Amino acid sequence: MSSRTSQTLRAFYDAMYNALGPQHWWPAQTPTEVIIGAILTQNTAWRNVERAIDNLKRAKALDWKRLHELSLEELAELIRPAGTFNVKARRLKSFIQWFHDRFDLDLDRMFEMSVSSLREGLLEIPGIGRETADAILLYAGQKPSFVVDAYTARILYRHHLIDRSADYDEIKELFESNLPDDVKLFNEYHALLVDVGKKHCRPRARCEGCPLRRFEHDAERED
DNA sequence: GACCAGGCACATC
DNA sequence: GATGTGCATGGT
Repeated sequence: MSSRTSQTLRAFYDAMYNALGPQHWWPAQTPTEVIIGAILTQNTAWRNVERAIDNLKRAKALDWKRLHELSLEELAELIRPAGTFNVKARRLKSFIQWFHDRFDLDLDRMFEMSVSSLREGLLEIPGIGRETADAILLYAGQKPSFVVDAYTARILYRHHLIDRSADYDEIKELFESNLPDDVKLFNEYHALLVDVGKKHCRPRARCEGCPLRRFEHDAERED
């Protein structure tokens, strides 16, 4: 745990955290909101997810039993502002059905499972991919499951910590095997990478002001 | 009007 | 197994 990679990953974290501070991702929200948000935010700006969640709140549908009762069409209409609403209504429904059948809509029961078997279970649900599964585990279940996304891959690639062919699980493993199993750390780390990625590590690089600028990198490297 | 956003499934090669 | 495409709203 004191390899060069571990030290680098820790140094990245410290640099980002010192520059940007805590990100407060899903701070005061209930696990229910987090799970729904994790599905709704797929390829979608967070602002639009909030609108959809507000609709659910106003319809008093932010509740697993009510969600289970809603028709696919009613659900789709409520989450419309989040975009791709027909797809996401199906995905929410497939999660709810699974959650109902396996855990009787009881979050505590679901999160009693081991991280690895719960992750496997979530990945069997159509509409829950690796990033969404990890976001549910980490941000709703407070489990130490590192969340990887496109920004994470691009930042690590440009800093020569991974090669172009690295896939999701490989990148996830890089973090998990080189950092302590710390939920708070994983939570902030992913959120910080997203912020840095958005501001500084888009396809057209703008490294000015980037907290990771002082580390060796190649800003022109496209993925 | 193009491009993007806290992805995923499915088709095709 | 790699690559391309549809899904769809709202902000810049």
